[in-house]
Amino acid sequence: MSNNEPDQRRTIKLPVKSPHVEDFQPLLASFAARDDLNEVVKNRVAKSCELLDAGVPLYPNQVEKDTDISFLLDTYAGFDAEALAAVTMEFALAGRIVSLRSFGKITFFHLLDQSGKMQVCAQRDSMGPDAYKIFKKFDIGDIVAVRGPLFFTKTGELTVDAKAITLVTKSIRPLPEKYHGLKDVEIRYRQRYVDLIVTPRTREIFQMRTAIVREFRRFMDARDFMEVETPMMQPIPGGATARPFISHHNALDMRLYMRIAPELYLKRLLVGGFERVYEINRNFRNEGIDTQHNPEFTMCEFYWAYATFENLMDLTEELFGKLAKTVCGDTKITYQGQEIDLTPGTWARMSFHDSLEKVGGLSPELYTDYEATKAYIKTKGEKVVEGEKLGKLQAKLFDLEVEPKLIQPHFIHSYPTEISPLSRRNDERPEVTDRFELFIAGREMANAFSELNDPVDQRGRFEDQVKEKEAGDEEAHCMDEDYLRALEYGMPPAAGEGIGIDRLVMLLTDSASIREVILFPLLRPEA
RNA sequence: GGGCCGUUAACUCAGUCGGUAGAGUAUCUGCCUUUUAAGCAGAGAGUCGUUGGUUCGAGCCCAACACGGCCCA
Repeated sequence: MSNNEPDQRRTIKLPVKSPHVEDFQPLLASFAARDDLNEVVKNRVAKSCELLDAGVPLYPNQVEKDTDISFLLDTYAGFDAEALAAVTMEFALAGRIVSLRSFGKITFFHLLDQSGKMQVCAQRDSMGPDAYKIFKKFDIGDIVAVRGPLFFTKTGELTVDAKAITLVTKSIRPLPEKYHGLKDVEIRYRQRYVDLIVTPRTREIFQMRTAIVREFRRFMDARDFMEVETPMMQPIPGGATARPFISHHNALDMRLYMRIAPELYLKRLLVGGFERVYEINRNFRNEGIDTQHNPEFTMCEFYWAYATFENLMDLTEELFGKLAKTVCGDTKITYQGQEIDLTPGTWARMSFHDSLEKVGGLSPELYTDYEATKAYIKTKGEKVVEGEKLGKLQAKLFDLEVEPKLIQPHFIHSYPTEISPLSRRNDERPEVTDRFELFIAGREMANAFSELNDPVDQRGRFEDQVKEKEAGDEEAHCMDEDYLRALEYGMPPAAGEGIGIDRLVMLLTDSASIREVILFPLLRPEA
């Protein structure tokens, strides 16, 4: 009990005399401890004290709110002045003050609620001098409730003539600058709440994201797909080639992995007799972070019994067309300055080998020759791991020379069997699978295939993967005996697909970075 | 993992050749009842990311580190 620092008990002074100053000392001390205490904060706390002195609660519970701003704008903005004057009824709205223009006895401000932004006019003679005096202590950032009738200002803006303004929530921290807004992307991601307040485009992107997911569900539901939830913590991570996050269950003293894909569980449901299932949920992959990868990301995977990968191509075109139409209003969209036509029925379909040749400009003599392919990849600065099979090298060739060029929608199908351990072999050409990946804007948007339901073939593929894992490929699949047991009971022929929701949202919102479409992207801890 | 760029007031940004830290917004004071990036007059506000180094003297030059961005792997 020594070394008490006397400075910590020192009172932080405020530009106000009030018995409430004492109440705010812990708050002020926490600001000071974070080196965050500035003049604006002190002024706002001082105003808080003055409001309390006047008997105004800072965080009241009951709020009168009977309408949304968008409703008022949609309904009345088109009225002429005479018609509006006949609307004498008062409306009660609530939201955040996002701008203030004061002229002394009259003040204009904009109120932001979830639905939109609207001007309010606070006049001393309309509210009464006492209420107006209290109102003058409110700041940009405060949440208030407003009641009053509507009118048009001289410039024709639909405005609420406030009869009463009630403080709902006092804001202690200042918002970013009104004109330039919040530009610092680090703060935008770390303090997304601030970004959402001050950046209309951010609000719009996440509203669009919600609309996309909602429409996606509607689309699947309308086709009798059943939404299910399967484990996100799995004893054996499977269904994709990726490194997992590792966790531990204490009571069972058991290692668990955050799932890298739901695939193997969803296919167990096909065995169980559910013929059309889908899941929209998070996957976790322990990999690097860049403009297209976040460690946790959202996928929709769906499985359709008695269908083939060709049915999925049609379904996918229809789905994307529908989503673009719903969210962007058109099946032709612009992504990062490029026109992209998502109109169903127009998408290119090309085999993997053809794409190497026709899009990548690579000769079959090259990409079917192991040494030549390896040498080519090395000249491009890509690493080649010893013992990698030709299929894997071809996939690297594809990534280098083909993928970036696939701007318009392309289904690339017939992937090498070696790199498709869960896909059904093609009946005529067993060295390739009935699989496609969808590329738009130079990026993989979906991965789909007719499912491998032969337990003997699947066991062999797993064994090959295990060999690769033992040879050092950390992304290779694990053996999953329970999954094989399920296949041994019999899984109907089926087609399954995974669509990356984040990338889809990026495409439809014209976002360059995945962090723009994830509310709270993973960042290193603040310094 | 590598390269390049950034980090200065709450926010957006200047900061010349190394010589006592600047603007706009926001805040505070005064005036102002139709503004909307309101206006006018005045005031206050800074650990120049961190730690070292060079120097008589560092926001600026050098090194390391932290966080972020872009590109490459």
